[in-house]
Amino acid sequence: MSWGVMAGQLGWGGLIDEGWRKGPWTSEEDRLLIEYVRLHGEGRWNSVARLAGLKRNGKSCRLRWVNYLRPDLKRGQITPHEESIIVELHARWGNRWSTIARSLPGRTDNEIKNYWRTHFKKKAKVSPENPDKAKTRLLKRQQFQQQQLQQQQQQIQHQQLLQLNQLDMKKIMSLLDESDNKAPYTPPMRQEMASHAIYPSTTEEHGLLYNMFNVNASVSEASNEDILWDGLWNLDDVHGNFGVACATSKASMHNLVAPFC
DNA sequence: AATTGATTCAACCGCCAGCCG
DNA sequence: GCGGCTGGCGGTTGAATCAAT
Repeated sequence: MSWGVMAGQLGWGGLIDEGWRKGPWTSEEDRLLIEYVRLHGEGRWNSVARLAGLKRNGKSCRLRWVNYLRPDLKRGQITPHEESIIVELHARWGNRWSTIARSLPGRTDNEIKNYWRTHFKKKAKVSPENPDKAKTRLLKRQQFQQQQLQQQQQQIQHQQLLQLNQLDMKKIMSLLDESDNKAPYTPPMRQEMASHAIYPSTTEEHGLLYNMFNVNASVSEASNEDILWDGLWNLDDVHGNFGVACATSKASMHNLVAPFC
């Protein structure tokens, strides 16, 4: 029985500890938290209870937002490409999940941590006398989840395309570093933009595009880390579908850039 | 159809670092 | 410098779900 159901049946609204509710979040609590963030932005989580009328402590609110409610979160299975990045970054940083998560836009540290524990810690424990059985089961599960992922991705891409023309460039810019973005586009940049039919018109749009190219270029120049970052910039969303990449939410943009700051 | 074991993931806990008065 | 507050992080737990028997 879920906490929500239990709470409903018992009429006590979930566990109460020193005035704070615990356990699974209800849709109403989610709505209040989303509204709070919309009005006040992220941060000052301990004010949420007072300002949003939630009986949750700040930590709980922050966690719920970061791990579940943030609009830029990716849903669905970790892709093989993301998996390879996780493996690579874990080898480099160990259990620094938040650091690893910053390199995977839309993924949370909690998600990556869970993924690592279930997929890699347990892989090592696959019983030697019956590895085929486990493999078959894993394959079946992955096929099923892959199907679901594809459906979700199609939906997301559709939504992103719809949002393309509604981008709030000023907000995105405020999340990006204050770098000099007034320099003219280089020939490769022009070529890339032309190939994807991207024609920025406002100063802000020019700034955003220039930042994106700069980030990419600076990565290419980091010769000693090329192998590591190559994985990131081969992501389909960035090279294969630049238009869609442009349409990712502002938080995604920030995540994309954060590792290189 | 029922049971059991395995897996997933949301949520909590404790600790730590940074900030501020 | 000190103590309290806050936010962030990594580890852990346990309910829900899935797959096998």
